[in-house]
Amino acid sequence: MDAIPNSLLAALPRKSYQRLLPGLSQVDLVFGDILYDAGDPIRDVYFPSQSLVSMLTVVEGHLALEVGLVGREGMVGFPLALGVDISPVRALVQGGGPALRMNAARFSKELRSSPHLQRELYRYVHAMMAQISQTAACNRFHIVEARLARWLLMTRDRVCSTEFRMTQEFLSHMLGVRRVGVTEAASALQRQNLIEYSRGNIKILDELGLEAASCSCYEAVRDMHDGVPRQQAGNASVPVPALSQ
Amino acid sequence: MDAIPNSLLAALPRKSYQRLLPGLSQVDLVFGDILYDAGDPIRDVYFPSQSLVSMLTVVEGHLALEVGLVGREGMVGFPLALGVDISPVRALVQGGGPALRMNAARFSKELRSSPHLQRELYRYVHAMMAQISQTAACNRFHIVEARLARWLLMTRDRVCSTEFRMTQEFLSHMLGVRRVGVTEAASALQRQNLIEYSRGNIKILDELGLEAASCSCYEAVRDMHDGVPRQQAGNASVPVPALSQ
DNA sequence: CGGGTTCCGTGCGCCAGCGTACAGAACGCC
DNA sequence: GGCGTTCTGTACGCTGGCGCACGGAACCCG
Repeated sequence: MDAIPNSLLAALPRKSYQRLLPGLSQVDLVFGDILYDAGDPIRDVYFPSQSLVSMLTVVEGHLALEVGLVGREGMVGFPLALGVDISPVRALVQGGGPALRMNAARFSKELRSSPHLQRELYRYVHAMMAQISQTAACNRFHIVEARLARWLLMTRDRVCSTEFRMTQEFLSHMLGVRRVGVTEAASALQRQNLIEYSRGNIKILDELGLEAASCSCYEAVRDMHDGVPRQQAGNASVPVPALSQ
Repeated sequence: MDAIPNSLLAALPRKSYQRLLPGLSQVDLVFGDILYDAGDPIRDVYFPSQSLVSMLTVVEGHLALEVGLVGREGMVGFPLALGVDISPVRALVQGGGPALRMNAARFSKELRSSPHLQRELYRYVHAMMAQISQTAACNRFHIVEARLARWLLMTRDRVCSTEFRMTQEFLSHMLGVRRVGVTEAASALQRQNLIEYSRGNIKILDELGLEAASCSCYEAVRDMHDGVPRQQAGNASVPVPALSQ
């Protein structure tokens, strides 16, 4: 096992990684499975390699809504890194495939004894917060077509492929809209020759075009995960907030 | 200084708190000030006591949108706790008043040497994530009237008062809607005798009624901060996700 | 007391997305 | 080849919120 298939793990020093290895087991996540629902205890953490997991907020009387997406760049179960063992969201396998799994208790133990792991995870948690914040605004302001485009691009980044299986029904749950809404948005994108799809097979034809059709939130979120701050400061002269007293 | 005015600090063991004290200075946050904007470095952290700070996601071409609210129960600048010193969101003083401030460098140092502080902060960060996730769904699914009601209640909880100053213009920025939208929602609530307002003075008349008018997100978020999981598990028999391999 | 400023209310046309219902198209399988 | 199932496309009335514009009301201040 030379090429470490998960970026979080890959970013660890070789020694820290070696120590984790015995606790990790290879599993195959199955499309549609719920790793845990909102309110459930987190029994295991997962480091996806070729798989994809959605974090969904469940609101009574409505469709679920995706607030975050975890792929090879992250970990499912990050509340554990914050000392919380109950998940506030649903974790749904959205693209089946291999992942590395570790028991929750063991993970907590390893975390305590590995500053490197802590460091990586905290940065990741921060990126997730930023992603969720951005998604919140995106859901509020942008039309379905742009959000769909963004979603397809984010998925592409995480599975490293321009083709994947995904019905419109399923997509509607991710975006929190009607299935028909997805149909309309998807046909619009197809008419522009940006994507192609049929019966659950989606293929991205024109990646740059799709980026143009997506909202700015896509780049914003991507840059976060790259560690690049969204709006960089060449200005050392940031205005100091006026504070009396 | 016997009564510690901030819950995060109050939850620390006496000794840990004593060690922080010399680094804390009392400041008065001024309504409308931006403590830092999206992309700015975090120079200081703030523990509000009677003040209130909004975290806003800024999306180009749109109004800002509030994703989180920090009052006496929390801290402004939590990315620092995760080892990130750039804020992904705007921090806007939304209710002027006293807060305790600490220099960023000093805070990071204190954090490293205080497991208790770490523990409290991580739990708080988790609660914030849950709050943001819930807000994301709320913004997507619920009508302005309910969201306004929720917002008033959350503010009440954080300033511990049923009366505060807040123009509709300002509220519209929090909720990410037109000012007129706020007018309509607010008059509706007033017609039901739940609130009373005039020229920036808002008074909650009927707290229970307002809770009824708000969406379920209010209770969901409140319970998170109380540390009570939203959907409790008397069920030890949580279905184990089916994992092949 | 008169004039500017801030804050709130109303009206109107417009549109994205909703809920619902139904029809066609592609596939799997016996 | 025929049948059920799954997936996708179209249609229609409805509504919450938008953008804009203007009128009025309360307050401040010289």
